[in-house]
Amino acid sequence: MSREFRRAMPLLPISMVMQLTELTARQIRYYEEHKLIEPARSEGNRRMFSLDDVDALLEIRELLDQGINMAGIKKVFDMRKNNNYVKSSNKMAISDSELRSILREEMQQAQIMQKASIRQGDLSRFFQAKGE
Amino acid sequence: MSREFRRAMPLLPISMVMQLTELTARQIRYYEEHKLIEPARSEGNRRMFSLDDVDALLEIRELLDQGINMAGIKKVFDMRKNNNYVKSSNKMAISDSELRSILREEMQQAQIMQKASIRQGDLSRFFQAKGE
DNA sequence: AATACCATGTAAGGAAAAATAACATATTAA
DNA sequence: TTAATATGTTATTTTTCCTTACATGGTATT
Repeated sequence: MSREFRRAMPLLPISMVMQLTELTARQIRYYEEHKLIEPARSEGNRRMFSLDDVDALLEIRELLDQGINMAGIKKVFDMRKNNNYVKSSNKMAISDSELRSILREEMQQAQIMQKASIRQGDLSRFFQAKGE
Repeated sequence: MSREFRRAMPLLPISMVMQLTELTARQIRYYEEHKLIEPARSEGNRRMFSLDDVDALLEIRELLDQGINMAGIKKVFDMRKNNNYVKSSNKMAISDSELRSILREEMQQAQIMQKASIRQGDLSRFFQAKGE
């Protein structure tokens, strides 16, 4: 519950999401336009993204790479949403698919970290003067 | 290792940190000026904070509440830093103090979440149109 | 081949957020 | 009282982000 919440919390500005996902602002906004993500807005109307949003964007990128178009991706996302609904309605200990979902999540997280650390020229500059 | 890294990653703009910690920008910058935190900088010179930074700020707030001044807090932080060094140098399974440190971290995390969820008028507005 | 659509690039103009710097001030310490 | 701390406030400048509009290379359709 707390963990879910944490991942759903809108914290990141678009600039960070761009770096984490290697997507352009244009792309991110376009995917929002097509309802693949729905980032929150700050008072001043700035998009604020959650880690869940970042996950979704990474997946979008991947699916696009695989030649799937917006409509297809939307379908995939909708299916997953429904699946989640079913899952939570008849709550058992921990289903197979749930486990897989968790694993997938973990892997994406790992992926993010990898991106941020290895692929330099992006986040690297943020680790400059972190002194000492 | 990955978890540490994650918490050290500079992701948040100062506005989010203000909301998470209930500190003013002035305060946050002042603490930085006094080397209690050292947030990274974006290309455009904007401060980018990590979750570790947020933790530190929450602790600073608490210590100030307790009547401790900058110098005192700096001391506390330095002591912890040294302690961490000792800990990692003679690495055993998981020391007592490490466990406590982890627990403290967890509690602070919980504290953040509580802040963000319950104390509305702050983050609440970010959860508006997160539709459906 | 011509046309249309899709995903993205790019540019303009404006608004919001954040930076620095300087001065003000209430409380605490000497 | 005077000095030092921690924070508020204001002004000015940069940086980031927003929306809108138009351009474009690739695919698919006719």
